Amino acid sequence: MFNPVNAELRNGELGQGQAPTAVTPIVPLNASAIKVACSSCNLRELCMPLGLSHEELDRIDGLVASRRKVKRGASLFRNGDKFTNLFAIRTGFFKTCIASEDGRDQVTGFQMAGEIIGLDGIVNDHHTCDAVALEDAEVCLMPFDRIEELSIEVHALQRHVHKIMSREIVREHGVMLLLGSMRAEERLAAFLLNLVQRLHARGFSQSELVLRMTREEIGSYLGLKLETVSRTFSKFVEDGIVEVKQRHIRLVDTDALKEIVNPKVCS
Amino acid sequence: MFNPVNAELRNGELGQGQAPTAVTPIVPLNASAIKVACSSCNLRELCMPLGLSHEELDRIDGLVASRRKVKRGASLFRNGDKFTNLFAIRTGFFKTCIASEDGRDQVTGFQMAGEIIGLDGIVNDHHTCDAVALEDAEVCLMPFDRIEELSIEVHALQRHVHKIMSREIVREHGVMLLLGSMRAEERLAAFLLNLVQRLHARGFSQSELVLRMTREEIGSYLGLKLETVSRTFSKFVEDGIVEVKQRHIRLVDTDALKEIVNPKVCS
DNA sequence: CCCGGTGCTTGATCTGGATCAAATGGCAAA
DNA sequence: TTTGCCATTTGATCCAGATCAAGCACCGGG
Repeated sequence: MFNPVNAELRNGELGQGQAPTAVTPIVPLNASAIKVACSSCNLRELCMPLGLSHEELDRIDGLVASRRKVKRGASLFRNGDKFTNLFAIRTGFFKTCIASEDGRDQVTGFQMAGEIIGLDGIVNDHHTCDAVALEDAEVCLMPFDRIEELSIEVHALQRHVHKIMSREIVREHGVMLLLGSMRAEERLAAFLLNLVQRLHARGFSQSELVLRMTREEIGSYLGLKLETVSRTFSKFVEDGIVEVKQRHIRLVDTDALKEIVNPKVCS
Repeated sequence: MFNPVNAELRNGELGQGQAPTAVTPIVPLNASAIKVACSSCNLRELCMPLGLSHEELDRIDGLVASRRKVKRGASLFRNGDKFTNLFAIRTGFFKTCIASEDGRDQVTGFQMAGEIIGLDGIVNDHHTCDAVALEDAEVCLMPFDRIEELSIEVHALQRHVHKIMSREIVREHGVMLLLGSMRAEERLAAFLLNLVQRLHARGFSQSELVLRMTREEIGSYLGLKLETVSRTFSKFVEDGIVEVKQRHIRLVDTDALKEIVNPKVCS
């Protein structure tokens, strides 16, 4: 039986000493601003543009107005809330979801440390989805008007904001492909591969992960019922592709998962 | 039998004299730039920010480098193409679609006059989907680096670009809800209502439209097979909700369509 | 320690939409 | 006009995943 090692790691945090390997110039600490300084944050490579000059870094440090803790199960923002901030996740794990007027509910994404949420609020100055913490979390508040002001001076920041939004659009295209044309096994395989890839970029294992969400939330995201998610996990276990113990997952045969998502044509 | 009147109208163009009713300041024409001047374009309220000063309008006129005609069935850009421009649709009708490595194909959206396409290309400097004209079309090319430069000077443009991208993100949330949790009838009803609403904003009828795409393309967008799309149209016709003659559609009972998308709770 | 609740698994059955198949109709090219 | 090609409709059948139902495992609180 699969006995998860090291399962105490919280996905939302960076693994020890395995920060992404970008070349980071050593920057003099601004002692007075250490509390919320992006320049001294180990997630900076994920949230912020790379290759900033010292001067630009100093300016960027003015971006984060404050931080906020969000308890597991609490909302960071809700549909209808006034939009003023983008949020950079420091620790923890979120889901975003929308609800139609009748009670239907759709999870539109899961977000982890270093990712930015709140982009949905820009267009109409209020949010159109809920962001709910799936574990105790902390976020950086970045007032959007300050982002827009700073973008005028720091060109790399403007570029970065555009890329983040474009990335979200492309990600959603991928979800549309998944929801529109994949079968249950393909959806779950794609989901697991995506999660583990993002976790690995944060210094975690390539083959082990702890799900922060319920089967029902996975199902909502993937357009499946929770029973189908559960059955599909069971099938993967039978086939020796993954090991499952509660929410601890180990990918035993990553290639098989990739093959499920993207069947190769036999030559 | 439903006999479409006025069917010669092309959806991609604005209807006569029914431009959106925003208050538009009268602006002196810049005669030398009339060929590609946004300031004299009747789609400006759709593509560009409102409430620009004369000076800002002059600058905006420098945004559109040139125009390009795209024949029906031809691609404006394809997956893998280098990204340099955003495109504003002047006339015509497009679909965007992505393909997975195995042949699967997913239509991610349909775009009409006044809408902006190409946002997917920003994040990786190359496009990740195909944009195909569903009828002869003309687009304005807006070099993205010029957009970024101008955004620094014209604050309203920066804001506008952010809103356009956010709007696309929110739109895709809606598609995810549709694909993830709606039944075939709900999907088709939502699709028709969305199309007719966008056409109406361009001065067309609230109840009549001409589909520019095949049943198969509708199906791909909605995550259904073309036979299901056809059957669902037939069911709507039987129920007296719409009239269908080829690609000419008349919405006979819009409220019924809304009711299908969003069932009211009976009191 | 027990207890209650929530999340998960598994089985049995049902069904909406997919698939396979065939016929029809409109349109463009010859 | 005829011919051939698509796009579309419609019918018959099938099946992946939904639904309904029961039981189990874990976890937090008393």
